[in-house]
Amino acid sequence: MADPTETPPSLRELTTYLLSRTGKDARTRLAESLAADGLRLYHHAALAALADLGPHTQRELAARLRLDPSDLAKAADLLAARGWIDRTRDPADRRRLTLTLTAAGRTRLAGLQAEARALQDAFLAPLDPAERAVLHGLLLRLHAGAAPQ
Amino acid sequence: MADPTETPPSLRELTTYLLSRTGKDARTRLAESLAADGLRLYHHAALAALADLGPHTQRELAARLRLDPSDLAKAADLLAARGWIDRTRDPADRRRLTLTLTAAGRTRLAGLQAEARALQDAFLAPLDPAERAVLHGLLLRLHAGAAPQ
DNA sequence: CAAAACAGTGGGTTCGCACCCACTATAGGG
DNA sequence: CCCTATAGTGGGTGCGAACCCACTGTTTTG
Repeated sequence: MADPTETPPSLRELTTYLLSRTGKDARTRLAESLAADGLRLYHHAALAALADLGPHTQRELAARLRLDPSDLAKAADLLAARGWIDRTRDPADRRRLTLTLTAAGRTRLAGLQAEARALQDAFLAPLDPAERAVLHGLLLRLHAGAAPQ
Repeated sequence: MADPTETPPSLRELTTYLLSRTGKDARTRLAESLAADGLRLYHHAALAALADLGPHTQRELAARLRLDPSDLAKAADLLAARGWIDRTRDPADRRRLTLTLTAAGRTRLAGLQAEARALQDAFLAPLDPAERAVLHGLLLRLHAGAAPQ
């Protein structure tokens, strides 16, 4: 009855292994859903940051998303081309471009969030709502602890 | 007091986002520790599978680790070169190579497990032992639910 | 015993991610 | 003003993951 794809017990015992594996699965599913529209995870993240925290310059947004400023510029190209953000030259410092979410961007973000939630519901299906809340809380603390670098 | 690297709240609300991000952090740390010895995560996984579940043919091991058989062949090259596995031609079916852990391989695996546990202790530092156990249990169930594909 | 199937392997490709540099336009300090 | 620093950008690089094909040797099947 040995499942030929069973994970070796000594790996299953490592919480970090499970975290890495389930996290990768989750990431892959999110990425696939976005890829259908030619988007990457950081496009979603960029829209979310602009919606939650207001306009950013490109450098600010790059720092927040831990992206290279050069890579963020390319991402912003796409978001602007789709009409989801405005890129306006800061009159006070004409080197800076201020990125602002448009109404269309807000709408698209709502759609992306809905897709992400639907995927999440499927992914977390083995857990009941209380367990999901516990998991979320624990991950939040790990996230806060690990993020500082 | 707005932290310029704070994660946007609407992403922090997504459990799958947190899972993906913390999982990636955990994976990166494990990978870096292995890289110091020229190893990848799948080398550790291969040794663990052979230790826990006994000898495998290359195809069996590739299926278990969800690796391409061609890639597993390259990984097995390295493990054999370091003396951690034996590759013996199966006399009953001379197409097959049976991979078996050597004593040296078992020793190396013990070292890798110890390193992984040490990293894990650091990574899970924000959680107390009871919380770690809860997290582990929840992830195990997600892992079991997600693995079937 | 010929044909089809299969194990392993060498040599690729593609893709996403993370960098990095050179260059421009602009700002700001002495 | 000149000099240095900074914002954005175009065009790269290197790496690892994942995949894929062609080929050899071996087994199985009709």
